[in-house]
Amino acid sequence: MAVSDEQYEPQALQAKWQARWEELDPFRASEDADDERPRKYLLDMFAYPSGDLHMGHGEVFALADVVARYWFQRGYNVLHPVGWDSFGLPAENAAIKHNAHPAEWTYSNIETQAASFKRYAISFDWSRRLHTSDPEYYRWNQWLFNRFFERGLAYRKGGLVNWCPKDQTVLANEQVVAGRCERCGSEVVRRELTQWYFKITDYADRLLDDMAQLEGGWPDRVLAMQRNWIGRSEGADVRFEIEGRDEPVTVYTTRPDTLYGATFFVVAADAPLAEEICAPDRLEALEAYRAEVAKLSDIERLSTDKEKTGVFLGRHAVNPVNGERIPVWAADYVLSDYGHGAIMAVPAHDQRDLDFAMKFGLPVQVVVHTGLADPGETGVATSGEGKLVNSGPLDGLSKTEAISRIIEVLEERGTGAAAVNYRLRDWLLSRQRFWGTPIPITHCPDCGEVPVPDDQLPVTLPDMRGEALAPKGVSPLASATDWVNVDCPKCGGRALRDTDTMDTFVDSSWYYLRYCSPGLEDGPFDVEQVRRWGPIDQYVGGVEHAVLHLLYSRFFTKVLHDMGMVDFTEPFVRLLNQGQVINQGKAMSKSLGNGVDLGDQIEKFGVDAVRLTMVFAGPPEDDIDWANVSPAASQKFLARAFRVMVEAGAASAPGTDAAAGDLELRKVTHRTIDEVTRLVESHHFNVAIARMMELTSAARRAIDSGPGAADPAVREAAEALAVMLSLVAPYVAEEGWERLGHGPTIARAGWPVAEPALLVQESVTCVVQVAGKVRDRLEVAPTISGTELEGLALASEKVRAYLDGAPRKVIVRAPKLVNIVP
RNA sequence: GGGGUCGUAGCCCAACGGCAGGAGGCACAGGUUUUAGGUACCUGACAGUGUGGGUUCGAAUCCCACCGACCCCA
Repeated sequence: MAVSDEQYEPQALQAKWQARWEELDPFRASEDADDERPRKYLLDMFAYPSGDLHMGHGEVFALADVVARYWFQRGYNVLHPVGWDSFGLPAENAAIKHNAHPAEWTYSNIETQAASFKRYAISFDWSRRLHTSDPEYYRWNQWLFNRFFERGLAYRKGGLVNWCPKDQTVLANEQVVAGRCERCGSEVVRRELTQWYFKITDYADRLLDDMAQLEGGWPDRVLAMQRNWIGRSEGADVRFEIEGRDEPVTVYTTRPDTLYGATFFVVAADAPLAEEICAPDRLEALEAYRAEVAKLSDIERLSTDKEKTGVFLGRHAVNPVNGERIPVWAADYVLSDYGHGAIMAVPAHDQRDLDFAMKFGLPVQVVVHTGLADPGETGVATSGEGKLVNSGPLDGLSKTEAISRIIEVLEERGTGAAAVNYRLRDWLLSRQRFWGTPIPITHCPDCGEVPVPDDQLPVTLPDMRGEALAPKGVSPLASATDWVNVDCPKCGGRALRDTDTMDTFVDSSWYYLRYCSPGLEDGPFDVEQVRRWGPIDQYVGGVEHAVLHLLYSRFFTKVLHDMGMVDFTEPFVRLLNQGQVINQGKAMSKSLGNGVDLGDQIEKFGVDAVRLTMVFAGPPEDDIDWANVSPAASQKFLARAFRVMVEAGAASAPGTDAAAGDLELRKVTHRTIDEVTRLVESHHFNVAIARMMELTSAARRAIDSGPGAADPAVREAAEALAVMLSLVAPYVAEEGWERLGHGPTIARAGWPVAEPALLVQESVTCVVQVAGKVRDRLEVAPTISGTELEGLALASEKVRAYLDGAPRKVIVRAPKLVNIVP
């Protein structure tokens, strides 16, 4: 046994090679238009600088790096940039706590993470590094805001908004998860405020339709989530006259076919419409009810289990098709921002309406005959298909027929029309916090909202620190008097700056474009460079952004497309969502005390072993339970592979003719290359590593009990192994590559190519089944004909034992299988 | 309630509709080396694919129902 004296010492290799790589800088993307190499743009969702890198980062970046390094090896001109999503609340909170400036915390964390990324050996092009909190970056947020403003896509309006009481700022709908702040978990309350919005709803249909481009490239569940979030539904707007009120009220319904079954009318209690409609003698009751509703959290209001509440408004609405008078109620189960904030209630066929009707003794009128028991008696609404009944001209029609018929009727009479409704709301982008991009608007008493002219951008943040940043319900910027008071860019008169900052999701909506020309001073990005690099070939990041960043970024891309600045309409061709790193079945958390520190793991096992563990643990989209994986085992494997490389390197010289080597090992090597290539491209990284393990074992056997370390096939195997392994374990691969007699860097060694002749097997095992059960195995040539194989199978003694005479049918799948049906 | 993803050895996981003599790994047991432990090398045992139907010559794989887990929307 030729065990090497060489020990695998990961820390020593890291120290040695990190310094060398820094000099070699092998991962620079070439901007050269004459560079003929095909391009790949690979991107990992950039990091938020909250302290050092954690286990989650360790996973995403290790996975994305496999893909990036693979394309480098394949000789592509690869763009794999790095940056930081460096605006945001935690910096501000830290600044308040330590009486510091948010930039101090932010940039110090960025330096820590940058050093960790370098140690972690991610193949970044460091020359393109960006930080969204740099004025050179956020200036272009403001420039883009101005473009959106010009196009009517950025606007200010008053209305009920989501307010996080802990963070003291408003939130976008997407940032409210089940009634709680997506960031801090506090229960969100509703407040009436005037805020800035991006008109993402104008793009609802395109956001939906363009998903066709993403089918196959994005995980289905993310597409489903976005579809759900946009929530397009088709139905009708129906106008109801309200007795004692001049203006009719329009409701949106997805079930206009059930219009004859509307037995009451409900207005969202918190909508202004409620008091407009309310009869004078019922106002007091409405106010009392509203006070009660205000006490409830959104979580309570949204609960389906909650008993229905409401108050009669003393008015009646008139059903436009049958003239029936139906009472108007206010209730909290109708949301003020769904449709028009009012609904027609059809208790027979909608469970919520039925619950309400039962509670308040309102009539239930069945209009769809489903064959199920009367909802008025069972308390179970029937929402299924059936023939219409009690519905005048609709009687006997199916649901679909009735919907088109009733829409015709409504349109003829001018009391309604077909309508489309979306769940998607406009993107609320203003925030009452400091550490973000100032909104470049000046409020002038005479001119109104005046954008800061492009040539005066950026509007930089004033120098504020510590206590001055404490949340107080309005933006801290409001107290920076010198900063706030400015001359109106239009009339020169006294005016005030807008004091809100932008949602940090604005920063991340277009950062991928900035990477194409990160230093550009006369625009957000170089249109020509983006045309060459874009769109992103492979994006890697967490599924938590399914309806946040990913939706916003798609929206921005479409707007920029309409502005003629990008020639594609979808930013991310393929998306990979990695799972979470958990521990003992649970998310890591301080309170559970089950946290695992990435730095500690690297100290113990080395970068390569940690990266290998992340990639080998299972399919990339599955969670990794750190309690179920073994970085120690990864380290052992790397040591095994290292010894093979060292021993092969010591026994033969580079350039040896592999053709003279051991054929069996050569076949294993080439089969492995072939499979690993396919497995990496299809993102089956864990299986690719299993194949590398097999190759390592085969090489080991060849050295110990086969042709020996000096055999050219051993060198061939070791070299292929080094390059394939370099995607995951760059340090050990680089050292092995050097021991094999090659100069640095292995990162550009070139991907091995499988020789087709060595993939051909001399014989294959053909399974012979009788009635689906394996009864014999035959060694046959891979090129055997179907007829010949059938003859061999039928001639088999083992097979004949199961046959009484002529088979009914023989299925032949040469050369691997014959199935005989007796 | 609606939609989605997923159930394979003690555990993590493989398997174009075609051999589960499981690919790989962890843990376990044994052997060789070793003063011993560890390392290294070799060997072994362990499941029949959540349940029930269907399609098919053939189903872990496709379809339906149910059970269970997770995610999204109500």
